[in-house]
Amino acid sequence: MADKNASRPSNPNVSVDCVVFGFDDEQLKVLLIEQRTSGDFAPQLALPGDLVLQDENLDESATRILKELTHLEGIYLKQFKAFGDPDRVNNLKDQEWLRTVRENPDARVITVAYYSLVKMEAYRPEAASFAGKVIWQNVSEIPELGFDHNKIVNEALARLREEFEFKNIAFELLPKKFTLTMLQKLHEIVLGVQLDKRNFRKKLKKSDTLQPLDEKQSGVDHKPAQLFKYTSGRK
Amino acid sequence: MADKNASRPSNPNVSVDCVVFGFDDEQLKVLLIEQRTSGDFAPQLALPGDLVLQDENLDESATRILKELTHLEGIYLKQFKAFGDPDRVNNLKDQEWLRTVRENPDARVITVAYYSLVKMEAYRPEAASFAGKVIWQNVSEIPELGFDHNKIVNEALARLREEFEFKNIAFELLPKKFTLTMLQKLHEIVLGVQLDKRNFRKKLKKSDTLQPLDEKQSGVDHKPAQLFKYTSGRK
DNA sequence: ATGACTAAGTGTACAAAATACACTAAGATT
DNA sequence: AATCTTAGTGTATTTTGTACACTTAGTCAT
Repeated sequence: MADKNASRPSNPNVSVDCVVFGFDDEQLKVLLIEQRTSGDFAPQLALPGDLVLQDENLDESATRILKELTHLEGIYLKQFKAFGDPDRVNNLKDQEWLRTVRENPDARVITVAYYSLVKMEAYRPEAASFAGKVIWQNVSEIPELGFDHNKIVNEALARLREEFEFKNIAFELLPKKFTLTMLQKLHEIVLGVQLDKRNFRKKLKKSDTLQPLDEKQSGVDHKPAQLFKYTSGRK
Repeated sequence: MADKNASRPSNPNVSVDCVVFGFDDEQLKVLLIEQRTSGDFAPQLALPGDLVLQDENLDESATRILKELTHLEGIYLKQFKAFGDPDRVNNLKDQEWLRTVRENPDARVITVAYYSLVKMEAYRPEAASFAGKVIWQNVSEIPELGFDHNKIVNEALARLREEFEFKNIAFELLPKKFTLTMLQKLHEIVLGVQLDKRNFRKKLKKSDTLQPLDEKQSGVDHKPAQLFKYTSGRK
């Protein structure tokens, strides 16, 4: 039957998966959810993702799904790649999981992947009732994930780094208010290098993308830093 | 009925569309095909694209479809974005065309877009029997295309320019052998600027991405230029 | 064969950007 | 008042980018 259909157009399931990177002044993490099948399989970890609905566009879908699964909202998600290997769902556990939650478990699943970057403290995810739990996993210690999600995470990470190296600025991917030290730390974490404080700031000044706020850092036991926001421009 | 399905998972058609840019030492063009419906509509232009088959991955699909529609082969196609607005097929002519050639004309169509850049002389497209004809259209004079293909072309062009500006090198998107002047011309066409010959070459030298061949340009009525290829590395 | 034509190929001086580097300032805590 | 902690700032050097003009190798016409 697979053979008979091989040269026919597919009517695949289409899903979105979200790679949400979080940083906490120390490490870069990824948001994962625990999947429990109705069968006997041990729970496994995977990216938050689900099928696209009939009347929503892809961006809306990503936003909705992330919210439904983790209660995270107000996060800018950037589409970065579609993954569509015919056998990207290729083990029993994954198939069982699809059977548990999806309509056409036998059709292939093409997924459109999004990534984002958030400050962990500002976004405390909670698992949806049906989604096991939600965890922040260190990017350097990611276990085997369901589907092809390890591949998706790796490509997202590569894209994130490119974004930082070339555009040189974290742009949409940050909370509203931040200090320059936080911003620098973030670049260091993402790029995996040490940066010079003065040079980093010099570059920021010229790039003209930051605006100082009338507000200072609070709750620290030392000289409070100036808070900044991005100058509007991008969506 | 659309309402009833609004919050159901969609089983969309999934297609790929190819934005093939061509350059001819003068202008940047895009490869378009003419679509004829079985109805009374005038033919319209669109990107070469079609539905993904059951057992092929997205890259394979793009390669196959481009070949089927235009007989172009051996071209590196780079996936750059999925387009999935629910109403991206939103006029009668497009719907009629889908009805003519597709299985599930009423389902939405999510498309995965690819782009490429080729030297026009090296690739002479011929229309498939069922595909009206194939034309190279100047990018500065693109008429209204079917579906959301104008949007797709614009985003592809933006991506192409980014690629040239940041990576600074045309990489996979070129024929095997070329002269430095050709390469420079290409950069000038894509970026829409004039470049200095000596500076351009100096940069190339440092970037270390080119290898001189044992071969010189032929068929010109002046001093023949050295031919180069890219040093392997990328796929 | 000579001269004229055409694009190839090459170097240097100047400007701009990136890097390396260390001390003073402001607030909090005792 | 003294101490602790992170914020905040400038200059000298190196690297990279830019502006600019002449000589060379081949073809074509006489």
